[in-house]
Amino acid sequence: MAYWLMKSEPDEVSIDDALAAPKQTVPWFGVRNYQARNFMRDGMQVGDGVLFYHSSCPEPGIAGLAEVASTAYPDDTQFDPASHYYDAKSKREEPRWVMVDVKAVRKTRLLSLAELRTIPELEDMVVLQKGSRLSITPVTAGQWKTLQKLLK
DNA sequence: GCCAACGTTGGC
DNA sequence: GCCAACGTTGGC
Repeated sequence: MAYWLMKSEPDEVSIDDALAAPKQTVPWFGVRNYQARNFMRDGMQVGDGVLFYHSSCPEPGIAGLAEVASTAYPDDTQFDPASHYYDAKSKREEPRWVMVDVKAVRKTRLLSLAELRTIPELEDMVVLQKGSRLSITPVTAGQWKTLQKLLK
């Protein structure tokens, strides 16, 4: 059992969108960073805890709780020339990019990035490190526990 | 819109 | 394999 923080732009897919989706589940397409991909491919298991984070918006922060609902499988948007996420160098026989399904569990209060930065127990969170831009980052069991209390 | 930080590309 | 140039992310 592992824990993750996954960033989504709410204009694209918000926690509300995920909750409104069939089975409250959305495919996490569009990841085009190798480190983030490797976390999905090599690290994620069904049932892992997910912090649903809203980024590139007026108030970035954790907006909900979710869980990993599938193991990694090819992200079809990489083969679609019309897609923003198209990758001409990826081949069907050898897909470069994968995704997982993410099932929204519940919306939480917005725990903003600014507030996260004030919590001593969370100072080591990868997402809070200077220059951190990764859209998927691991969360420790201790950090998860602290966050559960804050998001009750 | 700015810009710091980081990732990727490609010439050599 | 180095590294300059360029592209992207994402908070502010």
